[in-house]
Amino acid sequence: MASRARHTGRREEALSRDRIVAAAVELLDVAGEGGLSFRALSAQLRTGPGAIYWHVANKDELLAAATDAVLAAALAADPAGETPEHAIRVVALGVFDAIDEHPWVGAQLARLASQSSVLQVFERIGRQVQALGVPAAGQFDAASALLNYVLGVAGQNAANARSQAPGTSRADVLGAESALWASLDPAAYPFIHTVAGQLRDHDDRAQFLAGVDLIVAGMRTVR
Amino acid sequence: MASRARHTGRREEALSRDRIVAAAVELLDVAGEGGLSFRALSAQLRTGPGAIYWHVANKDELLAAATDAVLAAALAADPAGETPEHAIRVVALGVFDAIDEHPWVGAQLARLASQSSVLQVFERIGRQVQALGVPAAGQFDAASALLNYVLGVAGQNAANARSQAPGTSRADVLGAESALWASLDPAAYPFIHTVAGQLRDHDDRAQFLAGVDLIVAGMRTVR
DNA sequence: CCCTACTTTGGAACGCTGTTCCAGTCATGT
DNA sequence: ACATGACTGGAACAGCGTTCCAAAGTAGGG
Repeated sequence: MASRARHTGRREEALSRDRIVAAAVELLDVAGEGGLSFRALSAQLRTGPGAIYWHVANKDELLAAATDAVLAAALAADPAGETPEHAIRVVALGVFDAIDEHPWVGAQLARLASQSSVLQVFERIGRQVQALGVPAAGQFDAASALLNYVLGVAGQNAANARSQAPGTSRADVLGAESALWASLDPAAYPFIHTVAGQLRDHDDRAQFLAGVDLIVAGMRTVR
Repeated sequence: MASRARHTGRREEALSRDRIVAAAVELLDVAGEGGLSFRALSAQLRTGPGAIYWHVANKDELLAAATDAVLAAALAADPAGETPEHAIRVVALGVFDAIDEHPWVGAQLARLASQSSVLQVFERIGRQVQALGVPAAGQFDAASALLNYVLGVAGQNAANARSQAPGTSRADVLGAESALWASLDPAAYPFIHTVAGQLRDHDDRAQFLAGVDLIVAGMRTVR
């Protein structure tokens, strides 16, 4: 009785799935995708690797849970007022910004289909596709197209974040890649040669939004 | 002189970067993404792990080379006649079919940006975006949007292939997922609930193409 | 109050990985 | 024929995900 009054759990800091997932998110944020290991995690939680397996089946499940935790928080707000175009932008930017803050989420989204939080995103997109007036027969394809675009950007953002060495700045990376594009043979790569300059100064978020708008514009042609 | 006449290389079957990459592709095709290890690879090449490192810097480079090899073969043909819309479909389907045949390529594309073969795809898309009449200021965004869509589908296809247990058929997987969607609360997931049926019978390739067409339709609105 | 049944812990151990190291082999230019 | 540099391949290292299991902790019944 006395012991029950002291704590709901069993110990001062009882292990729990939520605590493990939170620690995993923190570890991933600090140390990057490769920073999450059961040893590092158990060290941070001051326990052994074996204890974690009592609450989590394996690393894939842990990564999925961490991704869901971040994405669920990002999707918590659902204003949904305004036009369908605006609502689509809101949900897309919610995902984009979450990935921008936690690049490992992008990598995870690109490799794990049909995660529960992705379903949530798909649902939100789909509703707005309906609101846009896309005929029923084309709604599934249209919503899938937009979702795949978002997931594609997610994966590429994660890849860019990964390739960026800790010291280098975004401007350095972009400048180097832009210089590489500019140095390509204009005869073999005419297009890339012409857009090399735009690469240097472009804004990822604005470009992402431009892509969303482009796809939405495509949807409006089929309604 | 005589020995040079016998072989260009040094041994009956000299190790070379090309031979290593070819063996890696074969291993990935047979055993999947997780099947490629330096030990398995060296066993297949009848050598030791150390020898491989003389020709290849590390596993990332090997995977990149394997991906480039497959994609380069898929993009070898460049008819390019016809309309821009058609040319875009050809290159997009080329990537899609290559991934369909080698699912690990999809995973690789989703996680490694600015690989040389991806540049090739980007160039081809970009040229057709220009041919479509998209204004110069929007060409970079438009081509990036389409590329990101293609890469997004690539990643999801790879994820689906990965989650599919060796025994189960595509119909089983789709049926199970469709049933899951149908079982969701219609109040919380109205859209997903309505498209659950379409999921069961949809064709990945056709849906991919519908997405491409949707994005191209969007591009035509801005020219 | 203690004993028993059950949950939960955490450290050791297993098999695997990518990678490094290096003694030895081979083909060649002198 | 020999010396040199390219190339090989097996051993070894640190780290990984995962499993196992003896111990510790907690709760309920006699």
